[in-house]
Amino acid sequence: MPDDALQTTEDAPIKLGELTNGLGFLIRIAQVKLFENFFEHLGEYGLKPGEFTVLWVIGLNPGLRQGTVANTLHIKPAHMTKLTGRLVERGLVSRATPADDRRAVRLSLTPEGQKFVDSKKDAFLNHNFDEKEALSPEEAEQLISLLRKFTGLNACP
Amino acid sequence: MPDDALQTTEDAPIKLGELTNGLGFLIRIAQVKLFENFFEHLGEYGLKPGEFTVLWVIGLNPGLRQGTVANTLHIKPAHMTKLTGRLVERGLVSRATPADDRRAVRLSLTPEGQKFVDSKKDAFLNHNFDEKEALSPEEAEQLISLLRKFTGLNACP
DNA sequence: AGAAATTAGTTTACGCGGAAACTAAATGAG
DNA sequence: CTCATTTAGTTTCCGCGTAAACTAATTTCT
Repeated sequence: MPDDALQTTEDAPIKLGELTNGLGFLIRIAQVKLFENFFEHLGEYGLKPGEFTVLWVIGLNPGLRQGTVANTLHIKPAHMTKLTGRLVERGLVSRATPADDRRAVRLSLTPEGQKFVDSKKDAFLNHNFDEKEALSPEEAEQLISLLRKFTGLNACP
Repeated sequence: MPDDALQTTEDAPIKLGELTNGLGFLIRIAQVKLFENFFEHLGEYGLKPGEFTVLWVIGLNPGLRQGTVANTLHIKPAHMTKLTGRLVERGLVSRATPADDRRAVRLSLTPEGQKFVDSKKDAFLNHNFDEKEALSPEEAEQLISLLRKFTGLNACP
């Protein structure tokens, strides 16, 4: 009999103490929840959150340099190389070496990439809203606002 | 000349669009910030956030089963085995196989482990407060409260 | 101009965390 | 009691993300 409530092991009331006030801990748990939700809803498209985000940013800033994307999204250069490679292989992104600085790599969406972003945009950007079950719309707005302040993402055009 | 402001690549104003409203994105950025801060302040002790958390929970619930810790902290069993192994190797945790169920593993802090938790407790649990530069104390409290609600961690003894 | 230093990105090697397969112990059906 | 099933952890294997070393292009210094 398949039981989806995996109440494994014992049931003693675990004490977490002040841990539940730890921002780091809470963020990690929230992260896990969002990750699960992402794959449940958007996993079918075969892209991971970071890949989708990169696609989105390239779409908004065509010809952006790879390193700039990496800095902006806090992705390490080494990882960025691989991530870009995956998107190129899927035919969603194209690389270009500009003549004025031949070390650089500039990224753009291919027509397919653009089409993909256009069609999946809403599912991607609004997928969080499904997730805020536990929060009222106002609370959700507040949470986002506080996080934006915490991360220093208020000064953005 | 060492320059700590790594304003690499170009300086065009990158558009992020609705991304800055994305809970998933914000959580990730916050995660990165907290991670950096953790290692900056607590890295010297040679423990990672998850390890410290496990130590803390075992300290509060001596003799807890390994699987219960894993479930509670959303750590996968396979990983839990390795993580516990590391803590045992460092002499902070001891494993015990109870007679009533010899498949289980029960965890406790060694005296050293207890001493470690006692002495580092404040640095660990309050290290977030250094981090809330951008937020007023009230905002920080609010953020934590909202996250606790979002993650469903209100019903905890 | 030519050597030294910086900068952009890639390659290599490695540790962490996870899925799947596996071992061992406890429970259940006949 | 014996065989099948379930449960607790472990082991194996793999991909992701990172640090460190490396290549190539650009800039700076003299």
